[in-house]
Amino acid sequence: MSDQKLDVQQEHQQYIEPLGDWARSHDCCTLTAADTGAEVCLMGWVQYRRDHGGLIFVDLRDRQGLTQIVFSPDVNPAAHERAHVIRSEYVLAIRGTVRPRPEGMTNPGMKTGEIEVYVSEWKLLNTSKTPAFVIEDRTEASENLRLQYRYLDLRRPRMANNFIVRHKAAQATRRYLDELGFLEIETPYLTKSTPEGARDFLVPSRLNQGQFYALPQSPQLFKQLLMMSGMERYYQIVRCFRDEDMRADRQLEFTQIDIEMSFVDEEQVMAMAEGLMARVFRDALDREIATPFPRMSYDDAMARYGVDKPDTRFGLELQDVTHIVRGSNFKLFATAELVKAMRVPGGETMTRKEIDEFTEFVKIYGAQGLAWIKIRPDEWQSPIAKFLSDAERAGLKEALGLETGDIVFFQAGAPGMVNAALGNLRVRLGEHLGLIDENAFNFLWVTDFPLFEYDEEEKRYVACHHPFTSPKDGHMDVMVENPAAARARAYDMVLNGYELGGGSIRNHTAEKQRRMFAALGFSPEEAEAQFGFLTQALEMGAPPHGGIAFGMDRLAMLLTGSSSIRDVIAFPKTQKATCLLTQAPDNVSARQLRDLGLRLRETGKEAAPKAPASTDTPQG
RNA sequence: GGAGCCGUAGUUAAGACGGUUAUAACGCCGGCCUGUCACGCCGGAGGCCGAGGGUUCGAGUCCCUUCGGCUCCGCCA
Repeated sequence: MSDQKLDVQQEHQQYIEPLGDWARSHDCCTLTAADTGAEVCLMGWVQYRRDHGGLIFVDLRDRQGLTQIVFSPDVNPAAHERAHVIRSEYVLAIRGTVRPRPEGMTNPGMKTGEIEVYVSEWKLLNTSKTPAFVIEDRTEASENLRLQYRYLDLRRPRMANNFIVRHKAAQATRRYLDELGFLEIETPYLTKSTPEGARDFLVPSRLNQGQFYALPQSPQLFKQLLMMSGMERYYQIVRCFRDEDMRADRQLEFTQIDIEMSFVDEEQVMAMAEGLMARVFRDALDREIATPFPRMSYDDAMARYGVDKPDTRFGLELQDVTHIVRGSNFKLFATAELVKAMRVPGGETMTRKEIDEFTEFVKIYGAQGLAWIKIRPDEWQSPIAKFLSDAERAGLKEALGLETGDIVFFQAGAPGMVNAALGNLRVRLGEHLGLIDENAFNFLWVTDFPLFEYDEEEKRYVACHHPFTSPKDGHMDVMVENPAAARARAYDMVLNGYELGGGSIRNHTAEKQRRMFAALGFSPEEAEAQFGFLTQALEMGAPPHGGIAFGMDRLAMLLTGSSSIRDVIAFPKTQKATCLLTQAPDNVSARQLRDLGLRLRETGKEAAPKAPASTDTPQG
């Protein structure tokens, strides 16, 4: 019964002792045979207890690792006797002697496996209820439980290591940028809501009732203002906030390495960024990264990979075959705006079931279906083979370099859908077929981004990067005549298919910036009201400047091989934007609302305080 | 706003064809054990089958609703 368990743990509380003047001499991962004979003091948590009645072995865990400690009646009978109460996750302080393990008793699987510490005296610093799940890497508790008992989850070595690596990456960043003369400067969290971009988090103002601050989506405007302030080189490892739906690699609040430089062009920013990555990978993972990184234009990326953040760890490139099938008897191909193909070498052995799965997969992106051709020695096996003329077959074979044993997938329709469907199918196939080297870090710059993209909802062009990005030389005029063709002085750093960072050279004259606002459909009055402080600053000696920002969480995720940024954020939120540990967000008192001049709209469901998830849920 | 997967002892899962008392492993509790290391052996406790409603003589199982976790589309300058 759970009552029994509770009783045991409660009964053991009488043995808890204060720390007194004890101090740790080592952590639980450093002792070796070279320390034989040393008197040491260790403190940590009980990972495993192996009570033999006579001898008691305990694996003591701290942030760094494990050390086996031994309670023996031969060393201190009283200390040994007391040790029978020890349970999982109890917190111990021990003093003892380092001894080499007896012949044949070493544990090569353990960093400290050649030694053990014989306990001469020990203190129980705290007891522990039986944890909701065992603290170890190999048993995965559900994410639900892990988030509810996050402090237990973070004790797992894998998680602890994630934060060690993340810390090293952050420290490497600070060292590198400091050496290059960057100043770490803080910017406001309570700031002004601006149009464009993500949904803002708003904070009501008590002293200015009816008005709101916005939490920054990024410190973009402030870092540019710091350039206008003559700071020349700025950086900040800074929290950003965007009230949008979450994904495995997106949280409401996330951390950017935010950087801005004066008197530079793209080349200097990119070289600085490559050096930063090289330093981070060296200091955090002891890995050397080759620089400079390869580059690819946005148009090339979309043409060859269907996405603007290609994973270049494997092939399976896309090809435009529209011109080959233009006159086809297959009506869909003949009339589609874009027809693209992806050749999968050796894919002829795919089963109908697999193909059906991929067909379902591309429907997510709006595809109606998925055409395919298996290249067999004797024939082309395909639902669409009968529509293809000899000339079309020859054209496809030549263009795609088809060989016996291949399968080719086709997607036809609107370019956005075709690229999304095939581009994402490509990644899925890369995983499915095991084409991805999990050990590789493939960096890539994507350049020459469009300045604008058309927003179907708003029926107007919006900035692809952000409204402060400078058009490429000569594109100021293109911008007006043909907005879709204008290109920006923007660049994204891509790593293994993730957008790791992005930046641009900014407009540094007020005139250019005003033309940009006009192109985005702002009236001069609107531009003045929203961004007047910026254009005014640009009129007072703004230097040429540009910068970049990296997703710190994504960087840490990739450095640690994690599959979600939640594994590198200490206290993340769920997909429904709640914190299972603290139960945030929660209702507030009528008094708090009154102070802010706010009244809640009637919603039908009464705002009652949330019940705790269970009696075990920590409160206060 | 939408699609998919998942909720069963503390945990991870099995049970799905509607039919005795809902299984297993690990964990937990008690006992034995001086060389274990995910110790071993013996014994034991532990369940609102996420919640609510319905169909039925009978629901973990079928139907409806709802809550929660995850993945994805839309969204994310």
